[in-house]
Amino acid sequence: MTDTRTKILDLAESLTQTRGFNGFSYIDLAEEIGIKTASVHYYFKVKDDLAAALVERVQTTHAAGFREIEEGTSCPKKRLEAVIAYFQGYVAEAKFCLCGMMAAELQSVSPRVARLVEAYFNSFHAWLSRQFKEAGHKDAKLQALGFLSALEGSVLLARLRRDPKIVHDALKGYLKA
Amino acid sequence: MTDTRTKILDLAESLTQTRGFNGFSYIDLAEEIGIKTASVHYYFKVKDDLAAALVERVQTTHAAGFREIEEGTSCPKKRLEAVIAYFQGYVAEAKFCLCGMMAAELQSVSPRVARLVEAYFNSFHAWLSRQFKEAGHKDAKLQALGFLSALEGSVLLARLRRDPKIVHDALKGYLKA
DNA sequence: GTCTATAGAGAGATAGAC
DNA sequence: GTCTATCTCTCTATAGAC
Repeated sequence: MTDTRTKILDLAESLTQTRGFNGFSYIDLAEEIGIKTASVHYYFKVKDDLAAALVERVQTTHAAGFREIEEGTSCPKKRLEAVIAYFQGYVAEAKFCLCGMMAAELQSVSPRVARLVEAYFNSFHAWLSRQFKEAGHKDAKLQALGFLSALEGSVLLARLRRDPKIVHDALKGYLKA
Repeated sequence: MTDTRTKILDLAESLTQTRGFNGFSYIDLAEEIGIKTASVHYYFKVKDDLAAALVERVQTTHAAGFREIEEGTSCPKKRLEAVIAYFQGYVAEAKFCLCGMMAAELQSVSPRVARLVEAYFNSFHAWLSRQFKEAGHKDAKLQALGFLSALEGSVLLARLRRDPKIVHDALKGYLKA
């Protein structure tokens, strides 16, 4: 009994993560959900509005997820493990990170969406930096940058090889000590 | 005086790296080069042929580049620096890695192209593993996986922030010792 | 090898009825 | 809020002349 708007966002998110934002159309959304394209336009007047809504929703969802992880475990390295497990979930579904995808297709999205994607990664980087700082690293920001880079890249490679374990392997170096 | 086929490949490569393979059309290619779309179809009958040709050309080019690097410097860590510098060149042009882009848009390319992309990353990983082995690492394959992941991810982030230095920062950990 | 011309499908988007 | 209907444009692709 999820509402239409949520159904659209869910499906659009999934299609963006698999085919890319330019890899699906309003017809794909309408047909799968069982509505007409005019109805999709009712919720998202132009496709760019849909892109913006997708990034904003992921930003919100992940911010809440980070808070949950912080409350659930006190060990910063265990928190990083939780993040890894979450992104391995993408690989298991043959998906890439939504904002990573938008970042890849950067020149084909509007400046407005590009700014939202930038904001997402800034928040993510800041959160990771806090974890490395808590873990006692002097170069926490640099560690966080390396972790975030390897996370995005490894999800790409892991999906290509259909092996979620690759994400964990690629990030092993950041978990010891 | 480059031939038409090369002009098409050069432009298609650049457009794939900036907008994604689904982010441009035969019209974009034809107009920029100053020919008609029918001529593009003469060289690449269907768009999937173009995708395959792009990945195969990058595979060949990079294989030659790796050989050059090996001949040019005997220090494996210096070789990795050369790779980093090369990928920073992408960021300076606001581009992503071509095969990284194809890997992102994986579900929208043919199985044939997906296999070529996989082969590209397998070769890249194998070459990196040799460098880490030469540098005396026992876990060379794992190091290479971390390096490759961070390389791809950092190019994504560096372009987003318009700062090529980010690639080097993200990979610092792999260069010392 | 490049062109004109065009087919045929699919895209994003809108007006207006219900 | 969802629909029918439609507009306009763009896309991939092909046939056939030059």
